[in-house]
Amino acid sequence: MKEKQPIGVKEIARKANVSIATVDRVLHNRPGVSASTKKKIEGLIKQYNYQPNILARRLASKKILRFAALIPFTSKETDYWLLPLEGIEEAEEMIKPFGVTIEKYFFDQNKEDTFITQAKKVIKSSPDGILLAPIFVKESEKIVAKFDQLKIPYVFINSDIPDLKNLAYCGPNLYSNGYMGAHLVDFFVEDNDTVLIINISAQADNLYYLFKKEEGFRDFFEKEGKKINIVKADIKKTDYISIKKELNALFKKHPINVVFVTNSRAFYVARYFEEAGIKDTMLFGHEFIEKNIHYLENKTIDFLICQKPKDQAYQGIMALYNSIVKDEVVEKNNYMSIDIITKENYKFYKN
Amino acid sequence: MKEKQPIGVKEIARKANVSIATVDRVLHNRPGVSASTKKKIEGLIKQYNYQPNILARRLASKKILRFAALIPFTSKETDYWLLPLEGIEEAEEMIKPFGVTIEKYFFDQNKEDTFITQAKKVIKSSPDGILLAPIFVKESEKIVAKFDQLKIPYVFINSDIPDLKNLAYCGPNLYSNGYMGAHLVDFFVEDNDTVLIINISAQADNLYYLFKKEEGFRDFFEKEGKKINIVKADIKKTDYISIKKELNALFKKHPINVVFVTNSRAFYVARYFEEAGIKDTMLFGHEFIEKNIHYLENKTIDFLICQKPKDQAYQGIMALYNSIVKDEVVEKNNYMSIDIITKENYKFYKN
DNA sequence: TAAAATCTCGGTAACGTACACATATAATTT
DNA sequence: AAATTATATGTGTACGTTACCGAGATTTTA
Repeated sequence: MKEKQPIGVKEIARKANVSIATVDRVLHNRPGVSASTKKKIEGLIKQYNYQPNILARRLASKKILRFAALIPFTSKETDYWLLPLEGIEEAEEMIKPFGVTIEKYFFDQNKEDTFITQAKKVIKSSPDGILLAPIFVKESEKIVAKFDQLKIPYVFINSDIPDLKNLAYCGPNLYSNGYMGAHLVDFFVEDNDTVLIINISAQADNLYYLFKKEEGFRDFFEKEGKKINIVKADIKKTDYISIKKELNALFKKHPINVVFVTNSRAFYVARYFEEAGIKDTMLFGHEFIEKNIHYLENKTIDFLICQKPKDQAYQGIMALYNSIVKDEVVEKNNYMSIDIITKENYKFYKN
Repeated sequence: MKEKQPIGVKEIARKANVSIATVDRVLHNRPGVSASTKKKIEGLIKQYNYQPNILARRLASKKILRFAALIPFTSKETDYWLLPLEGIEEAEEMIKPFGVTIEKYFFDQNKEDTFITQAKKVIKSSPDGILLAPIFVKESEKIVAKFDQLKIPYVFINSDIPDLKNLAYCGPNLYSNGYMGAHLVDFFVEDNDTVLIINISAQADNLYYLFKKEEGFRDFFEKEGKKINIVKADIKKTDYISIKKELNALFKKHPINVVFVTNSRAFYVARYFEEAGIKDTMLFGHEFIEKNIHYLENKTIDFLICQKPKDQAYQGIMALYNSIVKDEVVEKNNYMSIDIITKENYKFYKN
């Protein structure tokens, strides 16, 4: 098939013996076109595979699109959320020439009410599309119901709530993430070794997500029929002193060979390892953040499993863009790659 | 600082008491502007941080940009080059609305003369930018000299030739890649174990690149002071029968614990493992291609190291775009992330 | 010193689409 | 039948930039 040069509204109009305004009407299916001419024009559009020129389209429609992003702010505890923010800004840079702006709203990932407050601000600004991290399950469900009602498309990043009408989800498949982690751990354990799984999170909702990871982790060993001892600890006080106390107790009680931390807080455990002089226990963590990298470099942390936090946000914004601006159908579930980071490849890692 | 709404040529012109045509002249530093007004306008442009509207720019300049891509075609031996091709097409999709087209030229990665022939075609088409995989070092140097002369910007993917005037390189850092591979292998070997490194390539030039990987690999163990035996084999006949023969000899001669294949041909070794009933030897390979994945799935291959072949091409094209269309300064060396692929995470891997 | 050449610069028609407004025809009401 | 309303279609301008054409002003040439 010949790659004909793209055809425009003008040409379509000429072929249909109508004005470009009429063609424009059917393109945006606005009223005011008779059924017959509408059909004729639609036929032409199909036949010549008319592709609107996005350049001209965005240029002509002076209306600028506004997206809103609703994510946690970067806390002192972990700078994880810096990365999604970067992804948002990168995407913004990309689509700015198309007349899209992104307003950012931040909340405290340990306080539900800040989420609600900020979400209300988002609604008040009535954006054309929303990107959010539904950290708090119940609250998020309530908020997106409002989005549905206002017919504002929204995409989730970081964690998913199933069965909602979100345009897309860009983030990890938590179960697979845990399963993968187990596979990695499996290379280094023998029968009857002890693996300690640690969920460090102050937030009950957050724990819900971590449990999914844990489930994947456990299922691997179940399926493989390997007999290892899994010890599990949920640490809900996220300051170092508390964590240290718990770890002390755990290490006294169990002969631990491997520690698997389910979120970005592995650096706390690494610090403990250093202070306690623990050397032979392998440490697995998650997320490519500065504090973890530090311990990866000095070999206290052996592996980090990472899921492109930056890319999640980038792709989330692009999903909004592709759907709203380009009118494309977007994939609902965009699972990020599950990346294994070591001392040797972290320098090249792109979040 | 306030995010002022973007300012346009018209506004600049008004402020400078000149016409937009004059502003346009200094923007593209075309002749016909007096030194004084030129200076004045340049001042305004800086002061107001004028950012041209790419939409309008590309729309108004009816001239469409043409890029050329020069890569190997997908051979029966390995479908590796399908991935860069996909990356090119994805990038094309992205920048098509900006009036950019990409013509693809394919050559046989085992035949220098096909490279030359196709490169000449590229030159004849006088594109505005070129993406190429400089598989053949000498020939590539000759060709890009011609590009330099014609002032056509070009970027390398897949492998780099240092000290040339390429706009950018998007691809692996081969040395680090090997170093990383060694680190991964290191987790599974003990002192006095034997590691077999295999370079499978018919092409001398190609071998040159593989040697860099090998160098990184060896350096890791040297630096770590671990005493393992490294056996090396360069296999230049790339059909299975020949490879099998060589492997037979190697396995008879050495007590091999780990096999490390330096390029995408690990599936050949995997096939040999299956046929020879070898189970306890670990197998490391490179590249996320179908044939390798097959053996990854059935656990004959343990790890694949991968460097985003698709993304290399995507980013390569985008580098051309950013430089030529957006007039941005682009990073010269874009090293891809070094990804570790296992049976559990390959399903989520994005090339 | 007139004519020619050059050097600055302004005016303006595109590019493909969106949309407000105008117009023409048909259907309905008074 | 005239007036009103609804329906169908066309006209024209704008979006921000490019690039061509040509007008004055200035300098060079004969």
